[in-house]
Amino acid sequence: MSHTLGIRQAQKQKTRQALLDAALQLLEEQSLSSLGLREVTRAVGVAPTAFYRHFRDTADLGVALVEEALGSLHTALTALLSATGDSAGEDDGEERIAATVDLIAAYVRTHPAHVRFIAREKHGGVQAVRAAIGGQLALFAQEVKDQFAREPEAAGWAEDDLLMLAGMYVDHMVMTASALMEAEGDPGATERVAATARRRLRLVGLGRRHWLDEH
Amino acid sequence: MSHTLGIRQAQKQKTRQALLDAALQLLEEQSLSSLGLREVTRAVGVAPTAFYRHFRDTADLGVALVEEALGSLHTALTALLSATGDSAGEDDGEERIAATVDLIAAYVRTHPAHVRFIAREKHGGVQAVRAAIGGQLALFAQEVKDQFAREPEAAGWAEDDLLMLAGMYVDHMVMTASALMEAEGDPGATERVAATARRRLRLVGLGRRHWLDEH
DNA sequence: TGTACATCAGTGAACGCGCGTTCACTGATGTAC
DNA sequence: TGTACATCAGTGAACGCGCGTTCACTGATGTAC
Repeated sequence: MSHTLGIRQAQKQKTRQALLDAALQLLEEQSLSSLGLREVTRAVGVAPTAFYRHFRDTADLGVALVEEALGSLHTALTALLSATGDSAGEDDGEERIAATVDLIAAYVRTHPAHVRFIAREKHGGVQAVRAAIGGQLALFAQEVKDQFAREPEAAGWAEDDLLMLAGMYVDHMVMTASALMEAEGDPGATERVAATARRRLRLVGLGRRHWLDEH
Repeated sequence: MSHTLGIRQAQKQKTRQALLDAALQLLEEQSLSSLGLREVTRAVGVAPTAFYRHFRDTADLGVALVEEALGSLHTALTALLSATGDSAGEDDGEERIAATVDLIAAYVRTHPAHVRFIAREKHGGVQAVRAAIGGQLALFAQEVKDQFAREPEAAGWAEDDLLMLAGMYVDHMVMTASALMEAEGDPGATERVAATARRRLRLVGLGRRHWLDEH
């Protein structure tokens, strides 16, 4: 606890976070491209002009939301990858499959609005936000690829093919998160989505194991 | 040419189509939830109030766009499935893989704005439109499953697993279409996306062929 | 510690503008005879 | 074929409203001495 950040800075951060939280909630039933600056400040209880002390416009706020949403997921993903790496007991990857789906399910349970935001704005109407999400996901794919490359099953694989595989995993994770978020609150639907997600991972794992058979 | 539809009806249809076309173009750089009725009528050159003769609101227009976009794709997909079914020369499915990616590429080339619209609004801020897209895609998955069920490779497969596989194909098609649309105009990027899409299909095909090995 | 000045997060009034929706209308097309 | 009436796609004025942005401001916090 060396530097305590100052009352002014602390208050500013608090307002900024309140704007982000309010925006995320308002985005549950609309897209960023229709989110109004006045809506957000009204929800927080500050004057509309206060918005400009924190963000240039709503697109700028959207980019900040991308960092918030994918930053925490990034941490969890890195932990998962190293935890279920080569040290894991070999079950044909069944252990990693379960752990992956559980990680996604836990993330969706704790951050449903962030998941909705990412799914919605990945192809949304605001260029800067699309770019931010695409960049983060490409980074994820790169890290998954790097982890795969370190594992014995990757022997003989071309770089390109490993990146293709990693991309499938990342896309699958995003799709699963989005499907789980839509199933939120219905335990039956949630379990069905999780089961399908695991089967898809199993199928991809099978393809992975036989990839080199015929090249 | 039995009933010629009448001048009044024909003119009404023409205006309606002009509204759909203008909306689709305006949606290239925004989401449906921020599309204004006046924007659309201004682009067409009719009075704002004319809009109400055709649609209740912009969400209603969005649902009509879903039908337009996925209707034509549906026709093409049905043709593809039966054409590359059991009659095809067995290449490990390589022929069907190439045909599928070519079909998607052709659709994206001729309907880029429709592809963007579907990708954007699949998780967009307008509930009725999300529901319409989800319903159509579930229908696609069902038809792909039915075709798979008719093929010899499906012997021994559970219904659930076939639907899971069909869902992967449909999701893969949508993702590929979206990626190809983003690569539009760059032949190098387009070919790279297509190549990756084919490799993913190959991987899934391998998984499919070995699915029953261990159950 | 106390004082004098600087900084700056948040305020509140004001602006011009485009929005969605209503309403009574017009005039070309359709229909009945 | 011609006439008289009905239909209805598109019009244009009007409305109240919330938007994003500007500007000079206030007063609590920070800083220098």
